[in-house]
Amino acid sequence: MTEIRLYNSRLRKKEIFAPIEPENVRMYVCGPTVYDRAHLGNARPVVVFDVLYRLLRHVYGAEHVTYVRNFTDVDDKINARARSMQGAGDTRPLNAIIRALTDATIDWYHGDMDALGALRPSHEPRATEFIVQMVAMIEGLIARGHAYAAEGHVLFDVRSYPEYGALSGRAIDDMIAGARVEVAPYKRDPMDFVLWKPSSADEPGWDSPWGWGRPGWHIECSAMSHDLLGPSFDIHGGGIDLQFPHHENEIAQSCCAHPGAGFANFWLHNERVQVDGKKMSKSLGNFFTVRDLLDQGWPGEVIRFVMLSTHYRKPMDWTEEKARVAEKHLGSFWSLIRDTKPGQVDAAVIAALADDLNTHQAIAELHRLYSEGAAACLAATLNFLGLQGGDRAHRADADGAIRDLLAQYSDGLAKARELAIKNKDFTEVDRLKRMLLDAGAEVRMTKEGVEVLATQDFDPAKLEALK
RNA sequence: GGCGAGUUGGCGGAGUGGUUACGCAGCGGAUUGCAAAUCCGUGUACAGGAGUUCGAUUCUCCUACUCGCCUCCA
Repeated sequence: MTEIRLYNSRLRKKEIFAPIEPENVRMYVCGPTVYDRAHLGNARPVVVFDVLYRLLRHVYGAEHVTYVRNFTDVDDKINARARSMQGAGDTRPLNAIIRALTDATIDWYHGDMDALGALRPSHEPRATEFIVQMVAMIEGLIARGHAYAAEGHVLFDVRSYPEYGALSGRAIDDMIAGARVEVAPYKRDPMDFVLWKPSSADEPGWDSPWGWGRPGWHIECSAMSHDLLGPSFDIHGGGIDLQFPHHENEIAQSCCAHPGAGFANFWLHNERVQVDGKKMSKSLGNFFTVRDLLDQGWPGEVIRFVMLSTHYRKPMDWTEEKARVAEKHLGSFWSLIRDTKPGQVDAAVIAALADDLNTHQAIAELHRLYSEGAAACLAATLNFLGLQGGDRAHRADADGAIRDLLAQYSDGLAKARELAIKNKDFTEVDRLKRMLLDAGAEVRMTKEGVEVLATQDFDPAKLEALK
């Protein structure tokens, strides 16, 4: 069996991955808060952990891997967005707006991530469907002396958990010295974080032992991972920016609620997406969405390829130059595998991924397969990596009418060229070629003959108009 | 202020205690009516300093710089 090695940020080193139960490998990844289109930064963990999911399925068998990624559909950002919609004239009740907003955002998210070639996880729980489990977990934490109720809130007592700060390598006192934590009168310690907080009458809320309210941000992941994967599981993933405080708080909650279980064995964190060397973030306003890029005409596979060309633990700069290069490579690969039946997935690619998801090395192997002309292997491997190109690569083949049409033109062009070589007059050849290029076709002329192919921009109507 | 990550050839970007990354661009050539595409050839880089070592880009320490987290953000 392939030995997988992963960098465990909990221990800050690469470790051999050994699942708790090889017949049920379990992974939890923090998903999006659903109030807006996913931006490119949201997409990176999706692609990174999709590659890991595919690798795990390959090694342990597709039916032996459970992958959970949540939707955070209760959150103050969502409430704020809904209120601003009310302010803009939306007359529906706040909760109706929120339901519509979160539903729509989840649909967008699915569409955009599907376009990036990401497989759907085994479970995609919505936080609001797990309130009962969250309340139960909070009650347990209070009973064990790790949390306390105060003024309608329930707070986690960080001083009750000596390991607090271990994941991110921080000491509580150092963080307080940073003096940027919210100090609320009802907190015993400034670092204590909210498990439950009161809601106003029109805000989303649920009855609880502490009154009408809603959960804090962190408890949902602890409750959902426990419910769907059990008290201990193999991999917990997410963006590096979630390491603190979110993951630190998850560990504190889960380990205190289920002492001895261990929670997640491996913690994996992907680095951020940058734009021009700066972090991409909503507060800086330099972000763009996956949908923006798709609408600009970049195929999802190109975005995915660019993502995979940088190792997940390094910051990735998005540039159009990279996208152009990626598109060129994929175009070459796809043209080689046209009409090819996929064979075996390349072993060197699996080995590269097994070494802490060295996707860049995997791409280097794709170039090797391409230069070797190993079409069947390349096809299978591209498919495995989620870079199969969908219908685009096969458009000319899929559409017989287009193929027949272009065959006519290629015959005509070949005849004209034959004549031109004799007469030394290429004006007609150049005119035909120009016309085909303008209509989005690709023209290849070699000694052997003329070949006309449809690119994804090919437009038969345009060709007719130019005739 | 605390914590962490990084600094590789023109560019992107892996990796390694001593031997070619890979890709893009460039250059030279083949081929071509011209192009495109393709093919062949071509690049000896690892922030600076000190140390360990027979030998360091790779290990250790220091310095500089960049970036991130500590506050909503993936």
